[in-house]
Order: sequence, then C-alpha cells, then structure tokens
Amino acid sequence: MPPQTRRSSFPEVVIDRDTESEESSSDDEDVEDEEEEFEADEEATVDLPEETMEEASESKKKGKTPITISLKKFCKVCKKTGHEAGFRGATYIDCPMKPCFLCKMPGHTTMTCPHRVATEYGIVPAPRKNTTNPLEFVFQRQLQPRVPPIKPAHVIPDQVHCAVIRYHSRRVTCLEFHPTNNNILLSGDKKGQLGIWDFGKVHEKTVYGNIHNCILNNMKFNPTNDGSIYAASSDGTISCTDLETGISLSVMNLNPNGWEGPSSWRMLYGLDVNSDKSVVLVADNFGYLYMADIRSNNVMSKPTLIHKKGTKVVGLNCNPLQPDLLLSCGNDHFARIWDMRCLEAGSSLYNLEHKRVVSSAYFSPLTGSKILTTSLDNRIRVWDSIFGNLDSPSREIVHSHDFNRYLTAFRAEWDAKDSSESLVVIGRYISENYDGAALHPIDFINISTGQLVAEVMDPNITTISPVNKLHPREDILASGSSRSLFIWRPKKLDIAQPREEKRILLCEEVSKKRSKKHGDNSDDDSDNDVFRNKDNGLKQKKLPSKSSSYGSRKSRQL
DNA sequence: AGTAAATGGGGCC
DNA sequence: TGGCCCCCCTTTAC
Repeated sequence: MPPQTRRSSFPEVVIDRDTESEESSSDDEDVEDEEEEFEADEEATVDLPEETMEEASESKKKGKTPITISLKKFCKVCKKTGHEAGFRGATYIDCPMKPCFLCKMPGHTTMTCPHRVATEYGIVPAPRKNTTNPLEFVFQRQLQPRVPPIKPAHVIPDQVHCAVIRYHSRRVTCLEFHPTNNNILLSGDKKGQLGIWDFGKVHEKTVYGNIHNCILNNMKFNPTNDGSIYAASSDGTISCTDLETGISLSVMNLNPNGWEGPSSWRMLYGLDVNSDKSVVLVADNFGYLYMADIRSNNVMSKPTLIHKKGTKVVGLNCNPLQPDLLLSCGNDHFARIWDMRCLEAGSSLYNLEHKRVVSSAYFSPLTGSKILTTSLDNRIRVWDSIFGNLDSPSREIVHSHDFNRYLTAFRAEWDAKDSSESLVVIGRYISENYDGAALHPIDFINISTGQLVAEVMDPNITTISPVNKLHPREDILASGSSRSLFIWRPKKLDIAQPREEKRILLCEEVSKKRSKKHGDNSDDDSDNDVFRNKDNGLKQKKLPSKSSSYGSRKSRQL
C-alpha cells in the first residue's frame, strides 16, 4: 500500500534531442535528472506509451540523438520520484520526505503520527511544576481526582439540526450568539457582511451588506444594549450596528483619508468589549491597540503598541472576573497579558511564547484563571493558572489546524456551560476517511487531559469548518463552513425538529441557478434542494456544489 | 471537467 | 526592512 509500489508502473519514455546542455538552464539543481526532461521542448522526439502521447505528439519530427527518460510521476510536494503525495480515495498520503504534517516532527508521516491515534499522546495530564507545596501536591494528586465534576458528562451537539447553505456570499469569518435571545445567531463574512439568523424559525434571516466593505474580523455585543453589536473590519473601522434596522454607526475609522497604499492602510482585527470600563478595545495590523468609550462612542486616548511593530494583532480578550486584565495575541508569535491600568508599549505582565502565529487566546469563561491559545504550529496550549508559572504552558495538545491559505483561522473556543472549564471546541483541518468520504470533523477536546471527547461531522458537509461557537446557555453548536452556517444539537435529546423542508435553507442565488439548469420555472422550489431527513442523520444526497467539490477532490487522486 | 484565481505566512537575501 | 518566491489535505467561478 505505500506509494513506492507504484514505481514499477511508471511509463518509460524515450526522447530524442540534439544536446542536453543547450537548454538545461541550471535553475533547478535539486530536481532529479529524469524529471528535467519534462521540460523537453519541441525539438525532442518521443516514443510514448498510451496516455502520455499528447505531451510529445508535437515533438515527433527532427531526428536527434535519442536519450532515454522515464515519465515518472513525481511527488507534488517534494518534486521527487518514487512516491506521490495526495489523496488516494478519501485518504491523504503524506510526502515521506517532509516532517509529519500534523505534529511537525520528522521521522514519520501523519498516517503513523502518534498524535493522530490519540490526541492525548505526549500530554502531561497534571503538571506539577508550578508548586513546591507538599500539601497542595497531595491534594492535587490524591483528592482532586475524587472530587466529582459538577457537570456529569459533556453533552455534545453532534447532529445537524438546521442550516443555511450558501447564506453568505463569501466565507464566514466569525459567529456570535445573541446574549438574551437563544435562537439568534450572528455571522460575519469576508466581504464585511453581517448576517442575522433566527435558527428557531429557520427561514428568518437577514444580511446587512453595507456596514463594512471588507473582511469582518471580530464582533461582540454591546453589553449595555443587546440590540446592537460592535464589529471590527479590515476596512479599518469599528461599527456599532442596530440589529433591528441595520443602521450602523462608525465608532472608529483608522483610514479617514482613504487608500494611500498598503503601508498606511490600517486594518482592525482583535476586538473585545470591557463592560466594567465601558470600552471597546480593538487592535490593528501594525501592532496597536485602540479604545473607544461605549457611552459616547468616542475614541479614547492614543493607540498603544502592544505587539511587535508592524505585525497583526488578531485577538483581544478581557478577563471575565478581573476587568483590569487583558489578553492579546498576534502574528509576532506571542500572546500577552496586560494590566489595563498601566497600558504602554512593553509593559505587558506576561508574554506567552509560541512557535508560530497565535490565532486566538482566551481566558477561561467562568473563573478567568486559565488561558487557551491556538497557534499555527498545530498545537493548542493551556495555561492552568494565570496566578501560577506562566513561563511555559501546562499542556500542549497537538491538533491539526495549520492551514495553507484561503480559510478563516481556526480558534479553539471554550464551552461556557462547562463548569470545570475543560471542554473546548475547534474545527480540524486534515480530513479523515469516514466510510469512504474525506470529512473534516469539528473536535471537542478535554483540555485537562488532552483527550478527544468527540468529533462531529456530517456526510453532507465536505468543506472545512474553521469557525465554531458553542451556545452560552444551550447544548448547541454553531459552525461556519465556507459560506454556510450549521446548527448542531445532541442526537440523544430528540428535540422537535422544525418542519422538515424548512430545516436546511438554500440561498436564492443557488436555487435560481439550479432552476435554470433544470429548466424549472418555479422560483420558490427551494424545497427540492432541501436535504431530506428521514429518521436520524442527513441522507447522502448532495448539492451540486458539494458534489462538485467532492468530485474535484476525488479527481485529484492519481 | 478542468483550471485559474484569490491571497496569508514564512523564509531568504 | 522589503521584495520575492514558495507552499501539503481549499473553494469557487468560469
């Protein structure tokens, strides 16, 4: 089964040409000699077997000195022959020449990576490095495991309850549940649009398209008025939008003079609201923090450099219990803890070092005493106590979320309903073969042990789900995958479903396209596109978009 | 169905 | 520091 077995089947090709020195233009020295002949020009004469004929058909003319090459297939990753990386069916075969794609260590591939078999592999379950007190040691070691968790077991929302397919016109970038209305989900996208979806009445959805004109990076409800929401965008503005009217107030604009080139265009990424201090905090792509007063919506003070100058600050988070504590993270590979009473460049209380970009950093939602970060080095890190030793994380959990491009960054998020502050949700980048389909699950991880508690997926969702949010009060997961939104609920609870045909909505644009294609003139036949759900689980019926992406993935295999 | 493009981070000079 | 090139499991439109 290893790729090497394919070696024998590579077609042999003979190419004629006058001299080899003439155009072997020195650039690729690491390429093996055989592959170089791929560049064979029209001078060459070739004897080709079967399927490679077209490549050389035009070159069968002038008789020149024949050289023999083999048109070996080569690995698209390392460009060497003898193996091939890529999908084989629904399973991805790694390039053996590279370090493990998952844990980044050399010597094995993702397929045999111990972290793939068990997420808790190599995780220290109860680090003792923070204390030298023997009493505490005894407590932690012997008594604490016997203290029953207040919440008996994690309830996992593992079944798609309803969805809006292709709701946004660009990929979803952030999600937020309404603080008081349990059925309202807000979503932001790459175009800057703000979606408001009442998933209780599935079909009730709105998209406000004129608030921002590029990527909506983060949003947070106004603590003094849950009918309005603050959002930070790469257009350099913070908006405060009334959800009823869609009327938006621009609280801050960092590019008042418009576009003056990329070196001056400021983009806003991290955003949080500190209700105790009544401020909205935002951070930009040059390392600066800004604040605005919620009551007056006026910009306060001057910006503070909180990360390496010129680097993006992608996340801000206020401590839920200690209003003076602020956590930031960004592209300078650090998460930093700040005291808001003395905010100035270089005055951070702690700097939590990472190997790569830190996509998110959050205080635990109830006690605020733990910190959870997601970094592009494929590790989730946990600091068990902000009052303890912050020199190194308590645990590093290997998890696949280092993405190439074109996706919203993955962020591990807490379950605010879990009183033990140990359950976390995060989407997975690499796929797993589930019944012959390559699916990207959403992982629930116990960060106390590193254990994978659950991986949820649906055969209809073939795209990656980087954006996930757990409901603050109910056992509901909202996920954003590409342009679509999904609401997940626990299978066991057997909650009354919305009317079947209303469960999965398809956006107009797509249903129109389909009607045209099928020569269908009825406009509101979107029920035809609804995934029918008999008994449990969605059926395998696929949307055109889905099946095409699925097909293209398949076609990529060799 | 096959392909190009969008576009972010990292490393190197 | 800035420009350039590379890059491993994408998604979408044409």
